[in-house]
Amino acid sequence: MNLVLRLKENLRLLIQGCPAMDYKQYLNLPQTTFSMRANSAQREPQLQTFWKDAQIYQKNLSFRTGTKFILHDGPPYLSSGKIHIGHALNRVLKDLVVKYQTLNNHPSPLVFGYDCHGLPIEHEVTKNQKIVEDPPLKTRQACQEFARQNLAGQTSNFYRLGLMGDWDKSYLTMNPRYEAAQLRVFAEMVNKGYIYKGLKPVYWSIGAHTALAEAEVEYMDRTSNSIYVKMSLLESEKQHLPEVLQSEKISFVIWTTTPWTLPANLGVALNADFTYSFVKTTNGEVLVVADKLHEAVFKTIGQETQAVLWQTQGKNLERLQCQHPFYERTSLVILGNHVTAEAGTGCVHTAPGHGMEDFIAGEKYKLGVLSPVNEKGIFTSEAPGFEGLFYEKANPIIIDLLKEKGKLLFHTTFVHSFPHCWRTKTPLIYRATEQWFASVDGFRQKALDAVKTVNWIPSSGQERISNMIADRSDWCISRQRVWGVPIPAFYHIESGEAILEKDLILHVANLVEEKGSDIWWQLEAEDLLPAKYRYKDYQSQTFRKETDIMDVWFDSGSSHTSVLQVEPELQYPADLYLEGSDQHRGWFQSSLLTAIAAHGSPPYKTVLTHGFVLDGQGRKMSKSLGNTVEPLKVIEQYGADVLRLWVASVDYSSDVKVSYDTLGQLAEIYKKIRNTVRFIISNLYDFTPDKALPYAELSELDRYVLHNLNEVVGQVRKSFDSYAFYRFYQIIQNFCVIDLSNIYFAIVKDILYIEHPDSNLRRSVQTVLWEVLKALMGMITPVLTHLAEDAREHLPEALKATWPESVLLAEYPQGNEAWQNNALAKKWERIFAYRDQLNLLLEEARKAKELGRSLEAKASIYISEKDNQELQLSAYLQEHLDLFTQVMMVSYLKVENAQPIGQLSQSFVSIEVISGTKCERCWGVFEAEDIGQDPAHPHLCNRRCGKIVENWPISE
RNA sequence: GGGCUAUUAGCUCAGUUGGUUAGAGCGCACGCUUGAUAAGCGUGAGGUCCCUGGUUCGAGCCCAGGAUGGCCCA
Repeated sequence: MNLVLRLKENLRLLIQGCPAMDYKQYLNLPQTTFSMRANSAQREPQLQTFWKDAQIYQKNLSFRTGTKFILHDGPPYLSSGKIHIGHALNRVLKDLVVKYQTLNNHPSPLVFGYDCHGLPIEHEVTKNQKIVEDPPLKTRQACQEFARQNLAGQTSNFYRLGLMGDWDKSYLTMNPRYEAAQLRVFAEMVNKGYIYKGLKPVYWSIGAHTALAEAEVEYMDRTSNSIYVKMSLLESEKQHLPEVLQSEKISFVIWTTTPWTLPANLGVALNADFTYSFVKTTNGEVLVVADKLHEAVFKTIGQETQAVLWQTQGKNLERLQCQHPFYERTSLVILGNHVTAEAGTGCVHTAPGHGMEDFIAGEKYKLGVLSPVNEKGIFTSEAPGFEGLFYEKANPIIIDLLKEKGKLLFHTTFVHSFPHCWRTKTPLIYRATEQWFASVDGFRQKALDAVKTVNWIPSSGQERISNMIADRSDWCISRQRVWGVPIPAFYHIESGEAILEKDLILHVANLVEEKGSDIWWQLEAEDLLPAKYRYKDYQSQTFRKETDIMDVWFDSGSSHTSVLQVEPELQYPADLYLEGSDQHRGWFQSSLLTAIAAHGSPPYKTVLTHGFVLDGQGRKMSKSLGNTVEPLKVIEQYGADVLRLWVASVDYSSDVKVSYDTLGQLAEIYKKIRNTVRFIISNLYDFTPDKALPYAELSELDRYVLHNLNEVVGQVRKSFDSYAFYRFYQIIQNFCVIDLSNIYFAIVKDILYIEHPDSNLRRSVQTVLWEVLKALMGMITPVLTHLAEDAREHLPEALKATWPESVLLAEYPQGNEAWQNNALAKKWERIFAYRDQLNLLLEEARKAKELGRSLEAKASIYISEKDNQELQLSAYLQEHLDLFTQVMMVSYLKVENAQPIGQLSQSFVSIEVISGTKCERCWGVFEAEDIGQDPAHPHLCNRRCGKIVENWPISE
């Protein structure tokens, strides 16, 4: 821009009798093509393509010699085509494990999985259809298409995270081979007698003649009855009660809004801890209600209290027998924690066939399940007196009957929110229907024993899953849906007898393996059955197929067989399952139960769980709150590596927080690490491995750095071995910031730039930088894979040649025990303590505007003679004064022993500002006698620069 | 309501078997540098260790109760 100015300057220098020299040419300034900014949006996809094209995953499996490490991927559900931050957390954690294990010579084949079947997809596909009864095959096809679309979306999302695994194949729970293997697991459970048919209440739509799932329920207002009914205690039961009650007529008061369920009443549930009052009314009878509700109930039903004759806790009334209000049978008093004091009387009408809570409470007391209503809502012969009646029509009749029998205390109607069918808009009922169950009792103890042999991380997982397995009831495997794997049972039409046999299932499994599970809906029962059923003893039209499909948890739960035992590169059991803590109830459990039932052993050796992702305030993320963090947005803005660094930075053993603020900070750390790598690469532009100095010839500072490096590598390995990635993050951050950037780089910059390129001083530093670079790139590879690969590609050719084709094919750094030198480290920590003191003084001087750069100062260290150890250090410092001048980053350093002065018995540091001349090359400030003595270089220091420039290699 | 779990600077984490004034990095503020430069260095200010009680000579740590968040059930 200003040639004139430049000419003027040259002229000025000429006049001074001094040639204008651009000393930059005589410096070893850093050179590199490795950019400071990552440009992740473009660069990361390129690197991912490179890994894929170069088949890095396959190569890793082919040459590693150690034992395999099998991480079995839990399949995310294909209800959406976009991954959320929780998916990202999970898959990146898996990736950290798999990459570390592989680099550590334990090849880790990883087959990604996806969960394809199930109600949410079927619901999504059918929710806009007006027609209730769609041909199953048509629905199934739509579901499959929907799942495939989402599969494509999720796969490309996951791919963008830079995960290592088999991108050429995934396991899909809707693959015929998978479904067949799943059926074989089921066959084994059937063979062992663990599968049985039983009754269970489900939401039932009278309008649609079908069971509904929770998601298909709509709540609408409806007018219901509200009745208070007496459940009278049997006379013979009074012997268990105190004297005062012996001559009384005693009834528990129940409240219900569904009179029609009374024919199915089998019990009265109380809360064990509530106090129950036996209240004598002015009518002369005794009514039992929860004490807390006594007043309210009596007010409602219009009874007057004469006296409370007795009070006791619910648990003392367990197993008393009552008379059914209109049938000649008894109802048992049971305890259940679903009994609350929020409404009713504290005594709950219990009909296990018509309520989920009733069913669970009744199970414990073996009340049985009575469900005398058919699929159209008509009473069956199991409800004598109401047979053939539509259930709602029975309500007034039952109320009249209660009145007649003297059991009705009060009746009214009211409007409340009530579940309705999402399609037909009819009110729903709970109705017990036949379902297939896995009898957990059959293998509960085995499962509990197996839990103890598994390594749970964190260890609380063991208790969590143990409690769940110990408490859980039998596993209901049936679902009245079509998008899933069929339960391969047949019914003999004439007898209604269900046929579920191992051989039959295996036969169906083979068909499914060949044609897919659609075959179940495509063929008639006769054609699905093996030949012997068709031609020998049976005639056509003798059998019908089961219409239920399996619970999706059975799908994914059998992956230990469908995947681990099927894919040749995998093996059973897996070394590791790694999922969110919600999977204790889900996949961990369904996998364990099916594996124990089918194979008798747990499917995993170790189970690692992580918490949930919450927003920056620790709140649950939800679209309605608008506090979600979108992984794709994060990747777009900061890159996958920053997201990966976030995963590595948090302690995931409990819930983790994330916000765009946090990610912004992580982006800064990423840059710091990147720049650390960049600084090293740029200062190795003229270095080749053969120029490395042997350890013995390295300066002490350089050896100290190698000592630190060895420690860091050891600690990092330890953190990976224990899955404590956040420790890795802290260690690497501190190493880059403090050990390298703040201290080492700051000091050795001077050597790297200024010393003669071939000098031992400089080669010593470069030798160490090369070691640091190799280790650092290796250590970060599992986490910042893109960064490491990018760095490798920008290494100077001679150095690049020493690396494998990809950082993912390298060995994880081992460290070097020969570098460990604790005595040296201790000594240097003391030296740096002096440097800290010096910094304080320099800062004071800067505040006083006396100096800017530290090279404008002269420092003196006075070592106290009182301290023997410090005296040794003093001798050492004096011996290597040049090195320590550089360490202190001043132009002059003096080290002296000092007599303690008065109170001052400790060593101390002092500085003074040099009034001298700045060397044009090294920028040190020198007193007159130390600079410009060589007439050829009037602006250079005598100590170094003049000589170095004289001997500068001419090739430049 | 039950099972499991978490809570230490604005953020991410340390904090030995209870033992001086609770640490680190980032971020922030101020300054320096301009030969790592959309970089780098230095200094500094930030803490009711969730709360309340208890044990103890002494509690971030041990005990009891509670609050708030989270997962899974009911």
